[in-house]
Amino acid sequence: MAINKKQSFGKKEQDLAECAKALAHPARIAILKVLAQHNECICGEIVSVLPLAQSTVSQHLKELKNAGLIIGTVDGPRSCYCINWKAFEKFNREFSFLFNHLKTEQACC
Amino acid sequence: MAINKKQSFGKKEQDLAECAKALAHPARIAILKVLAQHNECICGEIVSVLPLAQSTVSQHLKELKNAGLIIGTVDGPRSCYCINWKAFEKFNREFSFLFNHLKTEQACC
DNA sequence: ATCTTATATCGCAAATATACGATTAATAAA
DNA sequence: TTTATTAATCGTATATTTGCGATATAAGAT
Repeated sequence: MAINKKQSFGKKEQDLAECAKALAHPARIAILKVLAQHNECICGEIVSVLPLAQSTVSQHLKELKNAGLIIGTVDGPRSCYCINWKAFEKFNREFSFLFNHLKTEQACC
Repeated sequence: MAINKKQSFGKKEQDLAECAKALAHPARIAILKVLAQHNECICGEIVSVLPLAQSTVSQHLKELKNAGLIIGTVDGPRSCYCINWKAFEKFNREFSFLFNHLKTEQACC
């Protein structure tokens, strides 16, 4: 893999892929599910619910945060995460926009 | 990474993550975009449009096909791909379902 | 000041993904 | 039958992800 080929695609494609990558692990889906159901900040609870070590969960949280899908704030000795709904809506919008062309009738297959 | 931890999550989480993984590369987003715009089967055209070798494109097509997002049929010496809109709609549905809880008001962050 | 609790980060090992050239397979064209 | 053409697969190198234990950090409790 000589060079990073990802750079040679459009920004929209890259952003969408980036976002999808953050969703591309069941642990991260599970984290988002927990956050969505609570709709308020939790932290160690996620660790206790998932079948993963604390350090691994922390890493997954970091990835979701880097992708902008969740927001994290520090609250004393503990951290507080919640879903960034705006980012999700944006993802949905971009995603639909990209594929909502001509999907009326199938010409083949 | 001792064991495959992905197995220890629910089927829905796994399926969603699997689908997201297929979307987690700009090349595959670009392929889907081309297919969506044409709405008819093309094949070598994809290779000529993307900045990647033929074998690499073929690999990406295979992944999209395995994830069920596209359908491929053989047509003589050439292959013919198109988007599986049903799979996309299912993905959208599952995705929304998972996160459309309580997103009315934000309690934190 | 020391201890406890909650999280993040580091370093490493194993697993996967990405990319390509070379080769194969399968059909059409000569 | 030989020769192109099109696309899939194989082998391989490199990059990235996943996961954990150990350690660091930061604040509250004693």
